[in-house]
Amino acid sequence: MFNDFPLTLKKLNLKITPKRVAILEILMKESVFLSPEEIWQKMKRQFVKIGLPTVYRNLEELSEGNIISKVNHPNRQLYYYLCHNQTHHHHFICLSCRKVEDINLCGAKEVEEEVKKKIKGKVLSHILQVNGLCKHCLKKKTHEI
Amino acid sequence: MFNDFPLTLKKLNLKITPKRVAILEILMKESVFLSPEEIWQKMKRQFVKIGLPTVYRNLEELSEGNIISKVNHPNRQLYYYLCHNQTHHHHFICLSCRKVEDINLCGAKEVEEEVKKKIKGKVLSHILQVNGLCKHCLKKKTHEI
DNA sequence: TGCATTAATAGAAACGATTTCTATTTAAAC
DNA sequence: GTTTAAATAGAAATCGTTTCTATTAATGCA
Repeated sequence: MFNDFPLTLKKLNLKITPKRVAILEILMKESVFLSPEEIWQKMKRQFVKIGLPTVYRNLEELSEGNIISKVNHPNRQLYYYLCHNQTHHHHFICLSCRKVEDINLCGAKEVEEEVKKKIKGKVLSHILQVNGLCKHCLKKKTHEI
Repeated sequence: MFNDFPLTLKKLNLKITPKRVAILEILMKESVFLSPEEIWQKMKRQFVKIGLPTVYRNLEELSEGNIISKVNHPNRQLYYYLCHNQTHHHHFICLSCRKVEDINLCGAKEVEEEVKKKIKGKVLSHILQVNGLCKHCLKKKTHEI
């Protein structure tokens, strides 16, 4: 899937524009989550004309299409990352270096079961995210967050 | 605990001001999450002089002290609620009527175990929240979110 | 290949939730 | 009471994010 960005975009009924592809390429290379502003800075190296709203818009569209994921950051700003793992799972994010690591465990099935049984409601989405410091950042003397 | 707000505030080393108590009383009465603005509107009924920044500041302090909880809302705005249940658990939030219901199940222990084992990092916090429609809102023809 | 259609974009501008700032007031300790 | 440090009001600023409009580009089809 992630070796063919044009196909990925086509499936989402999004036109294949150089900028969309570039955003995916940028996120593909990173093992850390990035802010729209940071992605924009990287885009400016490749494109003479590139607006920040374009970056915001595309990130939102790609996120809607479940190609990329949003981070729930304590500072409440937007961050995105592209996760190669296509099976359902969740993430550990390092608040210091921003590395995203998979958590191949999800109590979500049980939770959805419980929600259906007890709450009798409909689940639209769920968040399971662990925030902390990765092993490398843990070794450092100071942990800037 | 929640029958003695002054004591609760004292434990957090926060001065017992009428406005802090009022914020807790307002949240105590509600079964739904509220925005700072909404809480401010309710405060204005009781106080002639009451600034929105005061509401924001106090909500943040109370949240820091784990007396109240933040909602991770898809619209990325701030919402708070006071949960009576003191044991560790998580929540189902109805995106339509904003009702908060307890989920007495948390895969967090397993998750923390996995994080420690595999990721060897330090967990600072975690989010487990289920978003959806409660049984009452599910019955309605239209679901305004 | 060229044309028509529709989506995507740039750039400027607006937006608005949240935070900051400073002078004033208030809680609490003694 | 007096003192001290925290809390507050009110105005203002901040700044991440979104909206708006004219222009450009991608796509589908002749």
